[in-house]
Amino acid sequence: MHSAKDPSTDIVDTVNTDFLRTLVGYNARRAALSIIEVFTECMAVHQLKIVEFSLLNLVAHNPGVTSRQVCNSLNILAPNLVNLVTLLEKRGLLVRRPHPFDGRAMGLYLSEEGQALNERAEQTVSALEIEATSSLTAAERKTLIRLLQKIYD
Amino acid sequence: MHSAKDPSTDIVDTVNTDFLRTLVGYNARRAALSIIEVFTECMAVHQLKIVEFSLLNLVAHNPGVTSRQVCNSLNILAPNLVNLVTLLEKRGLLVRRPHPFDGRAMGLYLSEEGQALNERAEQTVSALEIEATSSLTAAERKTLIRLLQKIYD
DNA sequence: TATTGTTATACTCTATAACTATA
DNA sequence: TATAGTTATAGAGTATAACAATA
Repeated sequence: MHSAKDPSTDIVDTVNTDFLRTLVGYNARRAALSIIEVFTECMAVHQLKIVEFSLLNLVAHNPGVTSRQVCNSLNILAPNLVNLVTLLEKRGLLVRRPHPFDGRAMGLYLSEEGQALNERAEQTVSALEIEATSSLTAAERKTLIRLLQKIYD
Repeated sequence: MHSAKDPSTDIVDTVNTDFLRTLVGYNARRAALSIIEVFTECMAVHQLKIVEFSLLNLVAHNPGVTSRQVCNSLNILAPNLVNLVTLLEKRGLLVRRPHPFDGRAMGLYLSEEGQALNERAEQTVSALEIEATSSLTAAERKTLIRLLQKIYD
């Protein structure tokens, strides 16, 4: 290995990334980006960004969920959620309704179109999940998810 | 479950994220963000962003590596690498030197200070790696990394 | 003609401060 | 006094197009 004071020149044949590859964070990020790339394309068919699908899906399974609860669940900051909700509402997929007894809060609900879209998107996502992780066996996929959840739960 | 045409109001006690949690991409992203948060703090001690550490570390282990090779290895776009390299060069950590026989390319090298900083940062990172994944056994960590690499390799 | 590095720039994502109305 | 939702805005990260020098 040469220092800067030793002005020789080297040619790197294949790049060595051994150290970075010993890090869970590095590998998790690389894997996430790899999968997200595939998901982004396929969600575009439904005209949904990934975060929009997450929101749609969360509301589908939690009718009446508040913005604050969505923010906590998806790790989104409140100001950044507003436009997402507004956009889905304008598309007629989602509605805001006053919370039953907390005058500050709004409950989120899907319209029938929203529910229909979510069901279609869920099917796409489930199929895609298998494809995007086709290098894993079913058992490996299960193990991987369990270990990842141990980290962030 | 209520539709938008059925204007009732619901209260969500605990948010159900079961569907999203069946997805490798969702879990990988959540885990990556969780770890990156810890790493960002600890790298700040060395005044390094995570991507800057990745660059420093890659050059440390691959003296003479070209910008293009770095871009391919770290999945960075060329225009976005330029400022990173320039910044580390201004800090006296890294130097650009002409490629031995390709007049277009520049080889990247670390100065002695750059090497020293990388060694200190590697120690921090290695210690941090254990801490950030303390919920995993050594065997689980090894399995997790192997499975993640199967996805993006 | 294709590639490396670069510049300029646009777009998206994320983060912060401050406001309102309600609790 | 604190919280939910909102607005405006700033900052970071990521992307595309075009150029000069070299292959």
